[in-house]
Amino acid sequence: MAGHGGSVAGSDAEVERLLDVLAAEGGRRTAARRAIVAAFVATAGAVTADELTARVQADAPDVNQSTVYRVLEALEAAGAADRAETGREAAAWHLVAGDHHHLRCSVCGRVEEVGTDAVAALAAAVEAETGFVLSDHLVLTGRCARCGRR
Amino acid sequence: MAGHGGSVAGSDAEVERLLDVLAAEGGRRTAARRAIVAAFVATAGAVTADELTARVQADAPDVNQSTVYRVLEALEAAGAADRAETGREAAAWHLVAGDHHHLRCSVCGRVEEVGTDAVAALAAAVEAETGFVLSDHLVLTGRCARCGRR
DNA sequence: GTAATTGCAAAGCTTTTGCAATTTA
DNA sequence: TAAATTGCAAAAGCTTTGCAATTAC
Repeated sequence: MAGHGGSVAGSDAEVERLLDVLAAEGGRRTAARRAIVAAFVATAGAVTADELTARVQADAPDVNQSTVYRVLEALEAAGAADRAETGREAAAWHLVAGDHHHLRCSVCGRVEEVGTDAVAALAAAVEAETGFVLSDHLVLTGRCARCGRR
Repeated sequence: MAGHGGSVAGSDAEVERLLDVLAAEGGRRTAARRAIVAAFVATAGAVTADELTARVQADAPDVNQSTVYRVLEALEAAGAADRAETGREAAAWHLVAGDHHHLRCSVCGRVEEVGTDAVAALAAAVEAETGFVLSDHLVLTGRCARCGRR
């Protein structure tokens, strides 16, 4: 494999891009940040801060969880990551990609994905009505097909 | 005023209705539940468990916060109340009314309301696509008009 | 050199839970 | 009397924060 520690082609560039995003706001390129961002990029979908910390520490055991939280917060502030509150459990973090949203069942807790298409019209309506620009990663709550309505 | 402790005309009936809802699931009518439900009904919009506890304790100082949490949970399970996670802060609880949703700005934290009309089409699309029935009280995140997009 | 970043540990906050005592049906 | 409910206190879980040491610029 090219790159360091099992990275995938293309990922390195994405990691650097995100470090650039942080650097653009006065941030610095540190080993910890690179490890965290790399682990984040290597993640398919959403992760909790806890899961991400575990993945980071698999490669870089010295990186502390509080640093993970701080980097996630910095990415969020820069608009590169989204924190999706899921309710009872820890927040789910995504890199901003904008291709799906989440549906969380308030009965069984299961989380499904739904494409952005269904939400696009809503986003337009909300923006027209209120000027509010919806996130690329919403968490919509309700009852899943299995748990039914009541 | 009619009724006990500054209640408003019509509210008493609503309080009893909610106690009925709980009773229908095997619940019992207790003084604590009546105080909590009354305070909840007397609240215009959303409250946190903490705020609700304060209001309850203004009239009934002996009611414990854990009881407030348990009643909210029971109302949620009965479909009479909705817990809306707002992100950093405590969850916002609503009686199910179904006339609006919330928009939370991830930059400034401000929460706006938006009517159900804008969401109705989304709800239909999501249900058609996934069988998922959206909640009557969603919390949609994004950036408000003031904070703009980035 | 200066400001940002980090690790560590501790604190903060909301929410949940165990249990004995009390109350409702 | 049996089951549900309550208060109290403690625990749990996620996230944030103070601070001194380190590191990037």
